[in-house]
Amino acid sequence: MSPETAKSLETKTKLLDGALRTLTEQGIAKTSARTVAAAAGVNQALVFYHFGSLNDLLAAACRYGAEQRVARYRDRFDTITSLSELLAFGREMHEEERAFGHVSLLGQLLAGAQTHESLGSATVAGLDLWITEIEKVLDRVLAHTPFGEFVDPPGLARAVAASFVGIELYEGADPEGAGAALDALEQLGRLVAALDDLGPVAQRAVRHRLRRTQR
Amino acid sequence: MSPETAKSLETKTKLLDGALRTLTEQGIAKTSARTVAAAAGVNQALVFYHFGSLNDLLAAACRYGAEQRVARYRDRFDTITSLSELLAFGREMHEEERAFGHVSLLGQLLAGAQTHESLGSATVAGLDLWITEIEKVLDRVLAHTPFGEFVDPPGLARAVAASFVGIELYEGADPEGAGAALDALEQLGRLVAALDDLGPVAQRAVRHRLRRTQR
DNA sequence: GTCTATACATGGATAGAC
DNA sequence: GTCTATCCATGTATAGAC
Repeated sequence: MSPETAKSLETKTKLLDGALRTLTEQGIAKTSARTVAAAAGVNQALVFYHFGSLNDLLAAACRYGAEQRVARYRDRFDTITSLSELLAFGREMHEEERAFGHVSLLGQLLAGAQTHESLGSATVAGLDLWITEIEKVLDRVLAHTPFGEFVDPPGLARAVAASFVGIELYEGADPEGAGAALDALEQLGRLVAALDDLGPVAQRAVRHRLRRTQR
Repeated sequence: MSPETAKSLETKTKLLDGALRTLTEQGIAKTSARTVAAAAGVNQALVFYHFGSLNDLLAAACRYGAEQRVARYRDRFDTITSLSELLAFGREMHEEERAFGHVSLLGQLLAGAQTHESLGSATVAGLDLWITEIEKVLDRVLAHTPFGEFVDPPGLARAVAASFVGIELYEGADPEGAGAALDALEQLGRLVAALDDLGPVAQRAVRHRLRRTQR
């Protein structure tokens, strides 16, 4: 691919932004080299000149977009030490991302990845940026809870990320339903956070019970 | 639409099955009147004759598919009375559906619904068949737990359904990651089930703590 | 009523202009 | 090196054959 002249970089950036806008606003099914180029305000063939193919552009856009978003929160992620802090931050962050459709974008890409191996791995890479941050926080936060030894942060981080993607896609079709789902999860989170604050006797009882049940 | 002659019905069924196959195997982005008709083994224009448009066919296919799948489990849903039974059944059912891609199909349709209102409502209707069953089970199962009064079954049922859709989409791009996510959730479920079996003293402590925290 | 042949629109990709 | 004009493939929809 070409060395980065200023002109080239400008066009590439326009295309990356156009791709993100088109994916979030129109969905993967309506995302074509033409629609993306139109959103970017450049000639359609530049998709192929600068990125080789539409899918390669989408893959690049995914990395570009995810990196931008995660960078925005990385510092704040590091300051979280308790489950209730995590809940509050999660809600806030989610509202912000939702407004721009950044979460359902990953859903659109996962849907498109069905047929394109390369798009799949790019999306997984983008998701992994989120997962890594979530995992670090879970590690730190869960270590001090009575159930910390029974949960698997890497797996749970993936479950959280994928679940949010599903809920955001769902929101596009049923906003009230998705709202109810998010409220229920938040309620559940508060419930777990409350267990965290149990007295020592009750905590020991819980821990003991769990040890007996987990294989 | 035409009265149901045998011939017409046969073609329609072929198209419905073809639509489901194409959506699961190729994804929404590659689902066109041509690809669906090819999978169905009929002329492409019959999509428009029998269903008016591709989107109307997809909407019909969604209802048709979801009804088929949920009917398969409805009786067994009714026999579940405990959280651990629910977990075991969920895992079993999930394996079965996953094998045929029936869950990620809903994800593909949600992705496509971004631009088509009618497709969105059809997908929500299909999802609602699942949600209704899940909600009934949660109602029954959670009533007897120490935290039953603190969770919202309708919201939780929606969260569960949407989360599985997200995880299945994720599985298409990262099978190991999705496996880890599912394992972590199952572990979490067993953890909650264990709380359900706490002794009366510990249960009272938990319940008391929760009452103080929930607004 | 059912379906096929065909017209028209959109999308992907490249040869060649600047 | 950057971009546009143009070609061919794919997709949607209908007019008319059976």
